[in-house]
Amino acid sequence: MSRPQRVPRAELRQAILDSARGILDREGAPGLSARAIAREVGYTAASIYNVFGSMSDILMEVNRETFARLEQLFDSLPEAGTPAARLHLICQSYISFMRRNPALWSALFGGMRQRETFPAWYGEAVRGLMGRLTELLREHAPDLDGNRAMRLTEQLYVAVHGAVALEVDRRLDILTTQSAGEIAASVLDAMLSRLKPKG
Amino acid sequence: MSRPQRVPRAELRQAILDSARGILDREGAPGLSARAIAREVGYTAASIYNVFGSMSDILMEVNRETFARLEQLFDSLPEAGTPAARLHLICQSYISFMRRNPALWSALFGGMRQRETFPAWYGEAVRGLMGRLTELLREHAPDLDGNRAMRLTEQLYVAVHGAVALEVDRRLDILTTQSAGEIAASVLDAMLSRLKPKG
DNA sequence: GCACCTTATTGAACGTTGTTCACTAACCCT
DNA sequence: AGGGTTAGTGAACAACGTTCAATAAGGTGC
Repeated sequence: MSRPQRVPRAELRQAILDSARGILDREGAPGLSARAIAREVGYTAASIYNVFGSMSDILMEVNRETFARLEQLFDSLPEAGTPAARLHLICQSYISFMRRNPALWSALFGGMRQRETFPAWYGEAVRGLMGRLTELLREHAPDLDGNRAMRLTEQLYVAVHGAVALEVDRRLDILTTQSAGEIAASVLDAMLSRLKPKG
Repeated sequence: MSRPQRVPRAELRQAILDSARGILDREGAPGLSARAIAREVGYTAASIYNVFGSMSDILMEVNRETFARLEQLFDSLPEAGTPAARLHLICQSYISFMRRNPALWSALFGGMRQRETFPAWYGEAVRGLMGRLTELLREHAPDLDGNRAMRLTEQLYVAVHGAVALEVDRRLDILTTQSAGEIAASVLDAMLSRLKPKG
């Protein structure tokens, strides 16, 4: 193997992450391997381990980027309309993003097998996403207790997670003819209708 | 390797499945391998392939048994109480079963990586489980259209799936301090309250 | 009871995977 | 130019699912 040019560490690091994301996009999780990444960035598999401690670490960094993209996505949504409508829009955007990037999503939550502990920023990232939903929920029902709004948000997120998890793995159609989007919309409606009777 | 006694095919087949289920129980999905099963049943890995076409086929048969156990579980529940109470009970039993058998559950829905098509009986098994819920839903709200009841059931199942999927992989606590049971109960309540206002 | 045939079982192999490690080549600094 | 530090490599390990030619055992026909 001809040795590649020496390159700043940070650059190689990013090249590895870009390659990993690309492979996930193109071939899905099963195609992602240390050797595959190495081939793409022009190094050998062992070199990957000079930059990252493990394959799982690479996935985690990809996930960090995915969370950032999701936050961007949420923030780029139009701020017009009723809070309920905006909640629906966020849910559909989330689902649509995951549909477009199934492997990225699998990495997010189905990632590495039973990993002992998740990094702290993981929870913060999800809470960051959910915070936007909680805000809208309280806007929709102003007299809603903050803690209860958070719990409702979490329930919504978990329910949507179920739909996306099944759809991404092409298992949703075993259960139902409904799409993840339809399911999410219905669950959200059920929750909202309870807060504001006859909204 | 000393050759084992010749044994009726069906017996070996069942021994393999029992061993597979046992390994899943004891060591979880990562411990399940052709060689591990072979070691337990006193054969070599190659022999497993005289009985089953692939590891995935073995998992599928384990799943068939798991579905059967779930149906039994549902049918063994007391038939007393309001339909709403019985719906809650079924959900909690489902969750509790999955909590006790996390690896069996992972095999059910997280099983083998992107399997092209699922066997036909898979959908039937899930529909069988959901049918019991749909019945109760219609009992709870007698003037509920059959098709709509089915769609609601599917939404409920998917939402509960989300909670269990996260909890089984120890990821639920990243999102929330609520348990899968609490989330399922809340979602179910939200659905029910919509059907029978002030029920 | 012996030979034959069929079937079950095996060991070894292939190609993968993540990961480690001693070695070496490239760069930086004096 | 020479020495030291770092980065990259090839080869190896243990595991995985899976395949296959060779072999041992069982049942059958004579």
